[in-house]
Amino acid sequence: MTINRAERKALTRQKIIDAAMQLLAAGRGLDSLGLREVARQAELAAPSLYNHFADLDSLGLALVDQACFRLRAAMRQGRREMIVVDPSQGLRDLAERFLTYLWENEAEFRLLIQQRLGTSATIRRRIRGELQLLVEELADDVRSVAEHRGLPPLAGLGAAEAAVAVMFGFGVLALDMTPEQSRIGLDQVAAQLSMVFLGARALSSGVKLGERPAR
Amino acid sequence: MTINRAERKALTRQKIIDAAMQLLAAGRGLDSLGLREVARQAELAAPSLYNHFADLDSLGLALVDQACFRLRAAMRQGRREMIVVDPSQGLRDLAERFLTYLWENEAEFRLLIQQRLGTSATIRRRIRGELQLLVEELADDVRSVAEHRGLPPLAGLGAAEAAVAVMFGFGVLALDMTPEQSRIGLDQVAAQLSMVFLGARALSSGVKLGERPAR
DNA sequence: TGTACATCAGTGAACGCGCGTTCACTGATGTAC
DNA sequence: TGTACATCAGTGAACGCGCGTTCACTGATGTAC
Repeated sequence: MTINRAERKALTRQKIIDAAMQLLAAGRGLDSLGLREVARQAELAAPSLYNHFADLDSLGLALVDQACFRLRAAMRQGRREMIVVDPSQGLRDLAERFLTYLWENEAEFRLLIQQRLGTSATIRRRIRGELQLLVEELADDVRSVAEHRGLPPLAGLGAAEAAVAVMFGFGVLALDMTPEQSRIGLDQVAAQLSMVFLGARALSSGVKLGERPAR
Repeated sequence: MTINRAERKALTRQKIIDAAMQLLAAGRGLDSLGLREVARQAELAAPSLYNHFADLDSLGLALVDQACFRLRAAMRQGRREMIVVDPSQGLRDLAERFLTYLWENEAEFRLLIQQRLGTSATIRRRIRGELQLLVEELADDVRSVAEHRGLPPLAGLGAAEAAVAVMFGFGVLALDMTPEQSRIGLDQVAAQLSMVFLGARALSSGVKLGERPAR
């Protein structure tokens, strides 16, 4: 295992990113991270960071990039595992997977949610784009499940958008929950996801809100 | 208009809060606000702030309190105006009202959303509680509309929670939208709210996700 | 393979700066008589 | 009403501190011959 200069540099770069992420995991916000603080955590001299990042904003962007990458990777992985026996069970699985991701990547999720409204327009756009992809991929899944079961199509994109909003809203609360609280929350969020997709189908079928339900 | 010392002090206090809010409106995050910076904006000497707030955290809490107060006030006001001719129109009104609030209180909304995941557990709890109240009030409205129209009851609390998540999710995106984009978004979010409540009713009626729709 | 030179990640010292906080002080407002 | 004293919001100066950044330097790694 001999490593050359470029590889060593890449390792150091990752060490810096990891150090910053550790600080975020400790509850710090991206905006209040200091260069020297990150350097200290990474066990490097402060000026060394300039060999890897032009400034703190670049480091911030790198952190966000990593967080985006991992979120989508987790969801993609989840999608591969999704063998839909029963759609409502599928939604429960989805929520469960999301909760697992959340527990394992708390700091990154918080980073994404916070920076979605952060100072840097670049970062905001990056996150927004990434979440939009998430929504579209979920919409694809929904569409293909509907086809597979011979169900009529529905307004998948809007439903997926609502579903992601519901999940993320739950995620934000879940970060402050005990494990048992979040298990209870899981049932609730699964029910809410069902509402969204049931409602999307009803809406596509022309059911109006004011009418008495058909059954 | 003679004002005594206590009143003058209250005015200064508000001047400080306003100054801080202006900085937030300029895109700054609460975590990166500085005491001297706020003092400068408020046209006060830095030490003066100590006469009103023990530290920056206290000021932060005051800001969050004000934001919570205004959000609920806006929604309460909206609820009073809600004369439901047609439920789906009612939901559109709700979304529209929310968008109006958003435009007029951008900085406060951003503050609430960001600090919902912020460093201070006190602030997080405060915001969570406030949003929970919002959800419950919406659930009450939904319940009373259902009763009034002779519709069967539905899982109102879960639906309201999902609805608020959808609205806030939209709100976060709307902050970066042009007026016309957000008008388009308004239709989408209204549709998504309909999905949620339609789905809640279907769910209460025992409809399952995998089944073919009843009509 | 050995040698001479180039590259460049990482360092320690130093810089100027704005920060949060303290302190003694000012002077307008309020209170007691 | 007038006077003497108390209160206290706001101030300017000063403190020590950690910040981001620059710079010349080191020494291990890579390259050319």
